[in-house]
Amino acid sequence: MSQSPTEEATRLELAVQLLRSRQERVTPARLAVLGVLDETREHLSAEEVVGLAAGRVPTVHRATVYRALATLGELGLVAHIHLGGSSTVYHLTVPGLPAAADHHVHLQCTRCGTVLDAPAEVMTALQSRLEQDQGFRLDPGHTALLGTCRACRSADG
Amino acid sequence: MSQSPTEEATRLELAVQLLRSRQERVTPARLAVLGVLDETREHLSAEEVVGLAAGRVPTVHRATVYRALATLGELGLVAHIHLGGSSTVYHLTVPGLPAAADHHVHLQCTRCGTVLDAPAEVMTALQSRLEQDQGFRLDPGHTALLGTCRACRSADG
DNA sequence: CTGCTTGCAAAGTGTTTGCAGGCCC
DNA sequence: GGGCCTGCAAACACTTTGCAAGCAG
Repeated sequence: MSQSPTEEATRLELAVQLLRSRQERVTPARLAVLGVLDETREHLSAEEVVGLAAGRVPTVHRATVYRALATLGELGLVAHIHLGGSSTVYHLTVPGLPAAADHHVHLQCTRCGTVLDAPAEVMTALQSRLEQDQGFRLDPGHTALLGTCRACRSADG
Repeated sequence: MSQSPTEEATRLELAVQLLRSRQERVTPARLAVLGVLDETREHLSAEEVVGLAAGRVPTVHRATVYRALATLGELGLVAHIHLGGSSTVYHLTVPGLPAAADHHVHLQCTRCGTVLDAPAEVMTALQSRLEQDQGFRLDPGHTALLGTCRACRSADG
């Protein structure tokens, strides 16, 4: 999974550094949330983060996790993606790196719910087009694109 | 707005025809929902439909509207769009016409919430690319694209 | 110490479901 | 009439908020 273990170990520390530099408090709850997100390659729903964070800090409360996710989001440490319907999933962002580099676009099948990944670059043409035409700066990874996956297409026609 | 008033008047009737042809019952509640959507160029949230439908049929219940929207959706008379966050908006679809023809893509600003329209064709390249590469059939109008609008960009930097 | 963060519980949204009665066909 | 559709109320999932106590800095 990881090519340099050191880098892995540093992600959390980087986050903590950034918290301190912004005069934000480093609390067990926030560390738990960051730790949970750091250990997953997946994108987790708020409720999943609640569950996993509880595994680390049993006293951590649902509301606290939501507040932590909001705060960390404002600080740019955590980002979220809107999937179809009302589900939102969260993931860690690496402050140093350009967002586009490690981001991919999410494709969600409206029939089976599966989420596929597509390289971020499939959106670049659209992105510049929208920016030129309407002055709209598209955030490519912020929403999942909806449609039908191959499996469901062949199953249904 | 409309080139032939007759066509306008017929939209509802077309919907009713289709309901009957599918052996679906034509009830006051369903007519109210269809009528509300027919009279608006806007896309309405379920709750807005509830409010407006109540203006026509005061006894209509919230749950009934949700059920009607679901049923009409399955029949292809109504479509919905996922905006950012958890909001979903509904609109009438014209059974006869190719969906792409009168559909546009929605761009929602994550700062001010405004929804802009873009021509459907901005998505065509992406659409065929995804279909070729991953076998994923993109439904271009089903999700709003998120980003920052011109006004908010200049306000914020 | 100071006051940002937390835990708790309760309220808020937006949507869904079980059931008995009502109305479309 | 038969059975789908409706109204009602309650349940539901997810998220937010007010408040007092707790802990980071």
